Amino acid sequence: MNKKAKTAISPTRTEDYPEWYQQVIKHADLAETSPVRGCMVIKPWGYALWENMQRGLDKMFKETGHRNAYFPLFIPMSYLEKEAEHVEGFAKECAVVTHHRLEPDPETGGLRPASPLEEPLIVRPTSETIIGAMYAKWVQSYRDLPILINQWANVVRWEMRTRLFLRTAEFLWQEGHTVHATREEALEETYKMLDVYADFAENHMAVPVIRGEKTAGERFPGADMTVSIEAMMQDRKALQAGTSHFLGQNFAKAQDITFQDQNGEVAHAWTTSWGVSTRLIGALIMTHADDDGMVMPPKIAPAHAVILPIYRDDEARTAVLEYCHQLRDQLQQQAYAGRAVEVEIDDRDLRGGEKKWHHVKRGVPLRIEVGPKDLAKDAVFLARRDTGEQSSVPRQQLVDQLGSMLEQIQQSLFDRALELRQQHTAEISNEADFRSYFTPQNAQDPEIHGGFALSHFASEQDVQPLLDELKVTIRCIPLEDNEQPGTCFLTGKPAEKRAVFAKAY
RNA sequence: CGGGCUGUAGCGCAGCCUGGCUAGCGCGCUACCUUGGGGUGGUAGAGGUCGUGGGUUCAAAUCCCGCCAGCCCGACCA
Repeated sequence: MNKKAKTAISPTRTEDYPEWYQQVIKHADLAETSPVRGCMVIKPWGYALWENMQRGLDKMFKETGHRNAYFPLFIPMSYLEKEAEHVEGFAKECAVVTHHRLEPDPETGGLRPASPLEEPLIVRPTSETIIGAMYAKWVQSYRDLPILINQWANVVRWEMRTRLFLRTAEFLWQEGHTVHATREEALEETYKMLDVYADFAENHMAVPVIRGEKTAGERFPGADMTVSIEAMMQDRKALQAGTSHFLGQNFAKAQDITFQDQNGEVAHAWTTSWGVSTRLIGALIMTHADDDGMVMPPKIAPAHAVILPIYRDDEARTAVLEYCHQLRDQLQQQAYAGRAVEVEIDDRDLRGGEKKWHHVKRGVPLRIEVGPKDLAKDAVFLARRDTGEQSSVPRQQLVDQLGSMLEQIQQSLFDRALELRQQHTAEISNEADFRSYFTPQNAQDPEIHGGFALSHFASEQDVQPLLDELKVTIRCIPLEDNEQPGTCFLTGKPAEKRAVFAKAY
């Protein structure tokens, strides 16, 4: 390398945002593409992040009364056919299993499928149908309700165009599936789980989100109502980070989920489903990472801090390493956000600079450098990943203030992301403004446009042609701060609510 | 599924148009030296059925045909 790059990641966000995203994932060692089309390998550092997300969410699911269970990966093809809209929504992207054996192929010398299945199986793209089939058996009486079950699983959707974490053919997620006796209770569940997602995104991931309802065109296939959380990425595009669906009685009717109520009458149950996926990791990257790589919010970071021992000779090495291990033990006795602080020591035989950048790019919140000079002062050299601030800090002070420092980082990441969203959100009330808002100011850099537009609209059909033209979508109709009626920005027709319009992933 | 492009070392590429010695370069990797609060510099080295099958030719990474795979642009999407 002849010249030292100014940033660890090249290109930078402003130079080429999509490429920057790929490079961050690569340099942070989160995941990589696999030989299997559209499927990713999640590497240990990325998977540890996912495990922390799982842990946080799972706790919240349990606290709201849910239990985990597991249902089959394969779904008989006929199950998918039961709910008309559901078929239409997923049929185009299903992986289908048609055989159950391989045999030698004399023509190619390789293998070929043999023994066709009587009924093809699909690899679950989502589990409403298989879980519903079980629920139909489990639900007899109002006393069996509600059923509140979640499953952690992988699903497959054969997408045309894939991007690591954001859209992969196979992805990891959780899907909650609940059954209720009344419409009101199912609706309450739908909103409750949306709140859980919003809480998790904002308070654990430091990703500010807008909670809102999807329009009919953007709804989950087969749902009566879909609500979602939407986040703004640093290129000002929107990312749907989680969805919760009120399925009404659609699936109950299609799958015969019925029960006898207290009056002895048979009624169809009301169901919900809700999910978040490894896409959250994409949201995390595009919210917090910078031109030097990943930035992990402390609450879900696989390690809170990394200690880098610095020494020249064996004598110093012994002393420095011992000091580092003691420091780690001391730090790990601290707790942050209900979890013991996790500290890594990187004593690999590599040059200091190389190690430093490795951890910068991985996004470890705190970097602690310890060399002979520090030993002499009983202090460490401390650097914050989010701000880049660095200074010498007495050891005891670091130990005492570790928790509050991590909290500061967590909070400042959230504040920074919220500020970006607020700066790039505008209330727009006429077509001309709307058009210019979504037209890139710089033709060479089409990623940069206005951001989120808050606009009244009366009818999805009316605005759709314009949205198609500008490649803008209706993200959601926000649930909060949305009481003022107005007129549609395009047609002038009266409209009750504003919607968030944005370009989206 | 339509339109465009690309398959040469682990990664990124040059060579192909105009066929010709042992197929090159950068990064990475290995060893040794050097350096040491910052991604150092040097020396030596390992590593390739040129995607695949056929054809043309004295001779094919290079020309021709088929096939396969991947990427990009559309339609589709957590």
